[in-house]
Amino acid sequence: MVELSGQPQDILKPAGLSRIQEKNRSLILEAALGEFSKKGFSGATVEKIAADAGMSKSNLLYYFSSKEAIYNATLAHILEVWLAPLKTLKPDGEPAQELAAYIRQKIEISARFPEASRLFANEVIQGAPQILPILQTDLKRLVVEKCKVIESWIAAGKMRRVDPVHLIFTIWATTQHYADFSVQIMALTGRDLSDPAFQAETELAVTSLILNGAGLDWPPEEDRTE
Amino acid sequence: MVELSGQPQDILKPAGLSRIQEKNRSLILEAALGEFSKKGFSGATVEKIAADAGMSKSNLLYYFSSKEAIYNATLAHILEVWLAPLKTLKPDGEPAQELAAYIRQKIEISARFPEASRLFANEVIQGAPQILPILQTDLKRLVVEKCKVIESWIAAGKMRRVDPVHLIFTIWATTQHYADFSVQIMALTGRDLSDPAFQAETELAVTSLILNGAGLDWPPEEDRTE
DNA sequence: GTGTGATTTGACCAAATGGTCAAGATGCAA
DNA sequence: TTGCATCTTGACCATTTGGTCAAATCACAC
Repeated sequence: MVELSGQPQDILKPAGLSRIQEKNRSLILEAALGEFSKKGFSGATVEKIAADAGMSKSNLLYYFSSKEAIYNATLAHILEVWLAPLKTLKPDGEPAQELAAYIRQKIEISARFPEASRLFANEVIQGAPQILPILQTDLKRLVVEKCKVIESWIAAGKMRRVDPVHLIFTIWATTQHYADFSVQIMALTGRDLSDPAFQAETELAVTSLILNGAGLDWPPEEDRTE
Repeated sequence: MVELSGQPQDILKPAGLSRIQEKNRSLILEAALGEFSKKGFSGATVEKIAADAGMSKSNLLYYFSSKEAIYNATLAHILEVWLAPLKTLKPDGEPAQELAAYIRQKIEISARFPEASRLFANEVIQGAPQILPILQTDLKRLVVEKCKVIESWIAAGKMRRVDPVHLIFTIWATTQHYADFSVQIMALTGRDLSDPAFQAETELAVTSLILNGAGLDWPPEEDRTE
């Protein structure tokens, strides 16, 4: 028994995917994100994920060989979206504009994909058992690179001297906080990022705090109305 | 069978606790904090907690009637420590000093009790099923009160106009981030808050970012060396 | 020391759950 | 239509796990 094209793959999707496979994998990953982000890895059940995806548990296990495989696929699926914004920091831009754009993107993502944020937070809080290697290689490389960008801005006298890595951590912490702790935010303010007005207010508050903290003018002089 | 003093209580400890009870409850809560923070509620097992506490599962269930009871007791146990720093914000102090002191305390707690931070984060991320009522009442009251303090500083022209609640969220987010995401911090910097030098560096970076962002002078003029 | 209640434990149970498997249903190319 | 591979599922299994219980042990007041 050769079984060349039989079992669908777990994480990689090597091009050859039937329409049905494409659709079902997508349904599963969507359901899995909801469950894993809500209950954590241990709290989520394969049965519930399958039900949410509209299929039997057996069928789900036909597409992913184990619960852990679903989890890893889900993580892989969101990781790219998650790290994308940082890549857009351009050295030749003005620091205020660049950082503001970065913060805006991070908040936008927190607003649009809060479940992904919570899944990521869960994973890291519990020791990043699955994605630690990625943090140590890809993310580390990216952060080092962007720290140099910030350093260059500082060296050029364009912004106050701040530790770049702490600046990045602060941006991550604040922007993700609004997604991860949205229940607490809601309990305290009655609103969260799903409210566009609250999102705008948050973006302004966070951006102006951090940018001014970094010695940058924000909002830009010409934009101010009052 | 009256059983007046038989079963120890779950959450409340109504004074009357034998030496043995005191000690065992304490051992259990310590072990439970370790497990729950590491694995989450579902991932933790009563058996493992009992083993860590040096007793049998049956014995643990003699002290706490259920896994959920242990969890709630653990949460209650850390909650006070968790919320204490905010209470120290004094309206009559100077905003820079008060906020700096608050941030210092929060970071200190993140450094000393990272597991408590992660447990709290886990609970809130998953919807705060146990402590939502507390967030909505006690914490809300406290936050409203402290927002007024910040408002008064703004009204007195002592600091820039910032949304108080977002300022508080930013402080929570940044300080807790270093505990909750310590694995990621370690992966990226090779250090975390358990290193006193890193703690000092973090405190300076976070405090100066946020305070300057709020239009406050930090570090204070007279303290600067360079 | 003795007795009584507090403490401790191993044996045990029922439910939940991840995963297997063989059989059936379905889609599709010839 | 036919044949084959893909897809789907219910029945089933082994393990884990939260929790119960009766019996044994221990602490200590008298």
